[in-house]
Amino acid sequence: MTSDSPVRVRFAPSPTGYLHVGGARTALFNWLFAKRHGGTMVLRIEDTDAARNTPAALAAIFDGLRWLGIDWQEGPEVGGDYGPYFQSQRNAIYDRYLQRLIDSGHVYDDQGAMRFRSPRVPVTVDDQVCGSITIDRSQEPDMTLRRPDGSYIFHFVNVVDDIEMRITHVLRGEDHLMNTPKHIELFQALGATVPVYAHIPLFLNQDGSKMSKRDQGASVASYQENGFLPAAVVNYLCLLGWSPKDGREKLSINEVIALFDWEHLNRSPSKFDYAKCLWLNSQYVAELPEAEYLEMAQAWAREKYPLLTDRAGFDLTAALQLMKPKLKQLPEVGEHLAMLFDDDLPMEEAGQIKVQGQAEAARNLRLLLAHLNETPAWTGEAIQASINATATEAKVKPGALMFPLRLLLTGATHGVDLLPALVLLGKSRVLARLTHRLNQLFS
RNA sequence: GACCUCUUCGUCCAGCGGUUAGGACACGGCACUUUCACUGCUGUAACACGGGUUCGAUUCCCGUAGAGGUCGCCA
Repeated sequence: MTSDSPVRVRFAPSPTGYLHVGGARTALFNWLFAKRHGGTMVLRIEDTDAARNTPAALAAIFDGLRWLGIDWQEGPEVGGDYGPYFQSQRNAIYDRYLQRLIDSGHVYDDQGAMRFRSPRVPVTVDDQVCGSITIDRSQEPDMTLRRPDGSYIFHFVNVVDDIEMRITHVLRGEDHLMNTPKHIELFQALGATVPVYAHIPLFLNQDGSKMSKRDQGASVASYQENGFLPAAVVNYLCLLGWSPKDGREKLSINEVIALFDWEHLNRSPSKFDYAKCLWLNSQYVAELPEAEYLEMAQAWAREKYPLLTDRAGFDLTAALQLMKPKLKQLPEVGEHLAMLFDDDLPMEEAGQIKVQGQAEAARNLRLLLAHLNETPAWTGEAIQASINATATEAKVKPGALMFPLRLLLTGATHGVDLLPALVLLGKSRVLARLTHRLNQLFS
């Protein structure tokens, strides 16, 4: 087909809402294909519907793509030889192409609108993902190219721009599959080479419904806001609808580029699995280099737990390092900090019930408190020794003391490694907190 | 309604005529951790249904059902 010409692909969003993960995935696959083949990625803004366009939506597209690391070699803010890259600025070009169609007799006037006279012969779409599809066009109404007010319709400008911008491969959502015969008719009427098409299946929610703005994980911005790492989101998006032959799941972007092909694109729609995306994110968080992690975690700590600045002498760095292996998402540092920092955090109810139900719990905890009070040096080893001594005296396993201790200390049933947390908090605070919550629990 | 696409564990993907149908997430168990988690091991769990073709179908063909998409002077 066009195997000898350089690959040129495009992502052509409309700035009418937010950047949907589905759109981002489409952009990503185009970008991957371009990278894989040393081609060019074009960003084209399809803003022909003046009434629906917003500057905020445009910004969301730029921000979202950049955050994910998807760049473009031609388009807004970077320029290129085939601009302008906003359709709203390309009317002269469209006028010229329309005139060509008028001259060749493909267009007629219908109450001021310009309509394309369909050849009404079957059109075959040779799709790289969906296969060869032949559509009967004989009953289809003629498409409108230009409204009476002079503004142009999507199908026409989309095709004109793909011709003008020398697009060789069109990779887009399956919602465009049935538009493709119309587009092919236009390419042919204009005497242009039809690009290679690949239509990728859409994303659905877990329940099979269409993903819309309110749904969890639907907008790219929501990942930014929730502290996801872009590399993790990109990795997850790559795996939805595509997979490498060897079944690996955690792949760097460069590994994906090296392997990406559309023979391995999936044909069926996939349901978005937020839990798996989260899991992948936790893998990336765990691998974050220390300095990078601390910088990000500190920012999230300030954002999610502003009270933090109130206490002097609190070793924030040590605390953040302690919680790193527990995090699925960076903003969770807020909850962990609350457990460490807040003396009056209400205890989890389930934990309270469990501890209150344990035989001798109050006695054992008072014993532990006494031992901790006598701990000479406040080190992990010494604290451990105190716990062991308590266990021996109370005739229980040391491990049995840990859950109640955790609850009294942090108010939670799970969290960071306990001994380092005790050390971090300091003896007097630990004792005060244990005493206080012990009284709350058994009064 | 018409047309198009799709249909393997709950979910995401492997599989492309002969497999004990594989991996990952989630879930359960065990081990490790004197706790929480991580990790390792392990368990439950799937070829939508009905016909063909074939010595043999999850895999090929035809139906049915279900899901999604498209039928604009939206993009």
